[in-house]
Amino acid sequence: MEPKEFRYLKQCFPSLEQMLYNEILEHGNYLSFDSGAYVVKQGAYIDFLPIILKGVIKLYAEEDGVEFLLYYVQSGDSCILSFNHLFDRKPLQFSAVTEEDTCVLCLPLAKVKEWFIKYPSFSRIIIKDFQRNFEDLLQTAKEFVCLGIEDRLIKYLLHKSRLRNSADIHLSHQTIATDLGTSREVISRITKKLEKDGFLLQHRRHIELVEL
Amino acid sequence: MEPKEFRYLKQCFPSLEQMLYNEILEHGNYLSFDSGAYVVKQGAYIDFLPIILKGVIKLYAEEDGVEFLLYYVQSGDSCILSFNHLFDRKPLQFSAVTEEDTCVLCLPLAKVKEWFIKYPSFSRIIIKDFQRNFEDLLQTAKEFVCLGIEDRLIKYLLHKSRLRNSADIHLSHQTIATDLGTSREVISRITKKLEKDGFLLQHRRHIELVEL
DNA sequence: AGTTTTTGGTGACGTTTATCACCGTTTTCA
DNA sequence: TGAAAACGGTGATAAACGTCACCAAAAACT
Repeated sequence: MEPKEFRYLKQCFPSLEQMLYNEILEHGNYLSFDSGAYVVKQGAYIDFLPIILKGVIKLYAEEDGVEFLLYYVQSGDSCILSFNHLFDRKPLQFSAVTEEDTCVLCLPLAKVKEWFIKYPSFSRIIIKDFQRNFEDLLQTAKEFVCLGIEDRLIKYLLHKSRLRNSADIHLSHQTIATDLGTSREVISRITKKLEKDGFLLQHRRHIELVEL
Repeated sequence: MEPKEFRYLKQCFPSLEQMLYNEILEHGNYLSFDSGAYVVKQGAYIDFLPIILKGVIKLYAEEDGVEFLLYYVQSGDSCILSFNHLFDRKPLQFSAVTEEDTCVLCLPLAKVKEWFIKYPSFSRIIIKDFQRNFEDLLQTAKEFVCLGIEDRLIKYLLHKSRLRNSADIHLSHQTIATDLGTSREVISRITKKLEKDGFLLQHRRHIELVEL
């Protein structure tokens, strides 16, 4: 493992048992992804637990040919990418795509099960992360039901802005449409309206949120 | 504890350590609910882990005045009602209503945390159940996005039918509408159409699915 | 028995959203 | 440099859905 990766590990999990660090060093596998890369694809079977050490990924679901964003997973707070394959061998029910350059630690499932019992700090992390994933998904589900596309777009833009800590969002209308599970024309019309409302400014492949 | 409740416990968790059974006997609290009762309400803080020993409950979310069904939790496969309050003190993000007479075992959170580390069989159950809850929620979210109301209604009716193992569903249009987060008129129109299509027969407060 | 509530049916209407068609501009790439 | 692809804009149209208004039958209640 690179020293850089060890630093990320320490940052993400500052208080693991020393023995667990050693085990992770021994059995963990590190992968680096450029922005926009698929980390895992819906339908695949994987035999490791992916943990985001640095970067951001978005989880996508696909159903009936429609793709849509579920929620984000990032290093720090909620960093574990998938659980549903943890104790049962099942195909993943979503895909994961990096939002920026991302460093992923992969732990073999057999070891994860072992450590889960052996190291309380480890099981605590998994459970806490699981909770956060569940909450994020629930929030998304609520928004699917209760919000129209305009409001969902606004939330999406604000989220992107917060994520990068910048008012400038470099995305095409098509990309946004895919994330929200709708079509480009719809996004074009709404951004146009939001521009007229003074909420944002449009440039080519670039939306600038206006400070309020 | 009643002998009946102990039987339910054994049925739900046939292979716990004997010591854990004893601890549950000592610290568990049993509640019985009639059909239609609220077990917990969204926004409440609870300091126990509710486990369905017998019966079925449905989880509801409420947002912007709209109520809608998330998924079912029942004794056996996925019986743990909530997780998001397990290690963090937060308000519940959904409500739980019984679908039939239901027996719930409540475990104090402090003990749950303790047992989670002490008994691998216990943590395994929690994790597995957590997984199932997540999967059910994800499935529901996908359906919110990809299916129209007609298809969601059909799935809903088939699910109800399977749940009770009967083609007769005793519900009013209003109840169904609330579950699906829509209005009664919409349900009335669709059931009418489905009746014409030969998918079901309508009676008062009672829908009969036609065998295909 | 008479009133109220619940249930279900239906027409009319407006909003939201998806889709199609077409256009001009910019970017990419061979 | 010239063709192809990506990007964004816009009008027309239709389907899906929520809402309002109103009605009649059945059930519950006093």
